[in-house]
Amino acid sequence: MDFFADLQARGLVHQATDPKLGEWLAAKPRTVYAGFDPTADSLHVGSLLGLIVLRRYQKAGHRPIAVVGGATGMIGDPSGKSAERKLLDKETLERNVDGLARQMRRFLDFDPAVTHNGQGPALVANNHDWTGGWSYLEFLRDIGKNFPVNVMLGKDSVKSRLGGDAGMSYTEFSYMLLQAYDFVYLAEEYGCELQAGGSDQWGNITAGIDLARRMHSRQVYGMTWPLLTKSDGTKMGKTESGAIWLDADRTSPYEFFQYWVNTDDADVGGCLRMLTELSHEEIASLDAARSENASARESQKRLAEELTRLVHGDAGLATAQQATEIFFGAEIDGLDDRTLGQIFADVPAGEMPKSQLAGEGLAIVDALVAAGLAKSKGDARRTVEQGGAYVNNRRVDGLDRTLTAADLASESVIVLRSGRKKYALLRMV
RNA sequence: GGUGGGUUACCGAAGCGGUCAAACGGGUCUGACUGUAAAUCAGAUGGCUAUGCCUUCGCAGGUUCGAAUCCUGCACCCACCA
Repeated sequence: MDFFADLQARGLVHQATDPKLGEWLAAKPRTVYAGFDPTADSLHVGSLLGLIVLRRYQKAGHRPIAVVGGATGMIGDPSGKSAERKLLDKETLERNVDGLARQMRRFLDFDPAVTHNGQGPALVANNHDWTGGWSYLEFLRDIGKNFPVNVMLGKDSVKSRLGGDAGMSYTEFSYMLLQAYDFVYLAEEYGCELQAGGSDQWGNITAGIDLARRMHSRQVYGMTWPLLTKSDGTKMGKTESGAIWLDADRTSPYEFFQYWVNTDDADVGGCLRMLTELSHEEIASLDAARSENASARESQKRLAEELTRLVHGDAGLATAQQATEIFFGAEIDGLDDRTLGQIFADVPAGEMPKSQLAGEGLAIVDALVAAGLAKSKGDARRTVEQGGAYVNNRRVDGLDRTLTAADLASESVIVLRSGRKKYALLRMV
C-alpha cells in the first residue's frame, strides 16, 4: 500500500483537489504545508491531527512545513466559526508562535543533519514574516485584484456567516486572501505544492490554488482531513473543564492519558486509525478484540499509550501509567515527595503543621476539611460515615480514625481521597 | 399611577402560628452494580465544641410564651386596570 492509499485507508483524506494526488506524491518527494492557529501558547488535541498528518508525510519522505499564523492569527479565520473572533495582540501572538514551534519538535524532525530524500528537515514558518511587510495598497493591487468577490461570497465560510445573525467584518472576510497568499509564497520560496488542512479549510486551500494559478500560472494541490468529532457530535479534545492541551503544564500526562482511555467504543477505532502509527493489521486485530470483548478496552488503552508516548515521551507515559495505577486503587506507601508530586500534579493540596500528627494524631474529619475535600466538618463526617473517605487509598472505617506519622505516604505528604476519584494531598509542613 | 399576586435552601416548588433545618422534584455528593461507560438501585445534602445548641425562608422593624407562617414599612418581580 503506498503512502496516499494508507492515508485514505486511515480515513485521513476527506477531499483532494486532484484524483491523482496519490500518484503525484509517489512520483517524488514533495513539500507539504499545514497551518496552525496561534490562539494559545500551546497546541491542543484539536491541532493534533494536523501534526500527525504532517508527521506521516515526513515519514513517507516528504518535507513538511508547519505554518504558524502569526499574521493570520491577527485576523481570525472565520471558517467553522459562528461569531467574530476577538483579535490577539502582537506580543501574545509572538509568544504563542514560539510556544507552538517548540512543541512541534515532538512530532516533526527539524534536525538539519537528517535529510529526507534530499528534501531537508521540517520547517516551521511564521506567515507574519512575509505578510507583515505588505502595505495596504500593495496588497490590494497585487493580491486583492486576483479575487473575484462573487467567488469569495460563494465560500461556505462566508455564506454561513452572512446567512446567520452574527454577520462578518471586512477583516474576517479578507482572511482567505492572506491564507491564499501563504500558499503562493511557500510555493515560490520553498517549492511547496501541497496544502493540507482540516475539512473546514477547503475554501481557504482552494483560494490559494486559484491564486497560484492566477499569479504564476502554477499548479498546486490541496487535500483535507476530516474534522475529528465524536460519535455524539461533540468536538474531540474538549472536556467540561476545557481543552486537552499538549503541554504537560497545562494538561498533565496523566490527564492526557486518561482522556484517551475514556474514548467511546464508537470513536476509538477511528482514533487508532487516524492518530496512531499502528499498522493496519494491528488496528484490525484491536477492532476484532473490541467486538469480541469490549469491556477489556484494549483499544482505548493502546490508543492512550501510543498518543501519550508521542506527546509526552516514554517518561511521560511512565508517569501517566504509574498515576493510573494509583488513581485506580493501588495503596500508596513508601513513595517520595517528588514522585508523589508528579503523579498528583493535578490534585489540589492543603497544608497542616506536622506537629498535628503527634500524640493522638489529626482527626480524619479535620484532615478532609484542611485538604479541601469537604466544605465543612459536617460534610466530612458524612463522607466518612458513608464509607467514602480514604487515606492513601485505604478506606477509613470510622470517625475515630486519626492520622499519625505512620500515615505519611512520603516524607511529608498524606494522600486523601473522597469517593471514587476525588483526590487531595495534605502536606505536613 | 391604581388593584391584585409573588419573593422559601444549589435550582424549581410545597408550607400559611407550635410536631419546620423546612415536604416533593431536579441537581450534587457517597455507596452498590459496572467496562475508569451508560442505565439502575440505596443513602446523604445549613453549621457546630452535637441526643443539645446556633444561623437560614427578599430587607428592616413589630405582635406573640412561640413566626417561613400574623402586622407595618422598604426593595425587587409578575398580572390586570389607567
